[in-house]
Amino acid sequence: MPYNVPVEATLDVIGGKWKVVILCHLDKGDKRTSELKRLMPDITQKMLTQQLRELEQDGMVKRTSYEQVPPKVVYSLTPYGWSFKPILDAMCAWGEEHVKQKELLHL
Amino acid sequence: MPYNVPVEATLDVIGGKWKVVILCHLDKGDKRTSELKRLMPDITQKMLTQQLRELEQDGMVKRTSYEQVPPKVVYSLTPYGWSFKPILDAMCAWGEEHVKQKELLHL
DNA sequence: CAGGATCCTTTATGATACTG
DNA sequence: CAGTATCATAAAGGATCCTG
Repeated sequence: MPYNVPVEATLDVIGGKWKVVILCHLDKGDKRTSELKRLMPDITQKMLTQQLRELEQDGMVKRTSYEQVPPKVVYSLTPYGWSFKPILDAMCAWGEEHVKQKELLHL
Repeated sequence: MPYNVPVEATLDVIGGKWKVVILCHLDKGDKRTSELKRLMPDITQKMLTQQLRELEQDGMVKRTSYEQVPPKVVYSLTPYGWSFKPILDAMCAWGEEHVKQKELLHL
């Protein structure tokens, strides 16, 4: 079904509990699976893979597998993913402000 | 539980299928409940109210009720909600581009 | 007109065990 | 190390009926 407003297309891509967080980590540098796992202690292996696959399908993330044992897989942003970086930065900055506001209210 | 990254605070506020869409409509002008319903044909009454309540609790949206019969309720962005507008605009713009990209691929 | 309350279905996410 | 498969659960969303 078509979108009523274009922003819904954006939401489709970044919807999901972890996608934006993943993108935030990747925009600071490529990451191996295990690094992402360490950066996101609360994510399960399953969800990490799943969200990465969906980001890959949406052209945001590139998966590079090095054929070796033990396996090594590196995830990075695609140019298309990089086009989202201004929004990521804005969301991060806004989140920091939001946290500060909340802390003030609870004093 | 605390956030691992501040952007999670942002996600908490705009998470939910309709919140960003609602904010996008409100940033173009205050809206009555029935107007929002018309702008979002696929949302149910319950979800509309629910998402608005949560946005209200997060300080993003203000609800103004005019005591009259039949009832009239107007929703508007708070100053705090307005602080989110740059992100909304960016998300909208990115969504439009994303839709164009997809259309190109399907030709 | 706006929205509360209830019940129900669908998705999303999580826990766990297993594999090359 | 990275990932799949299965099962289970929680959370989100939807349908419907009712009210001032």
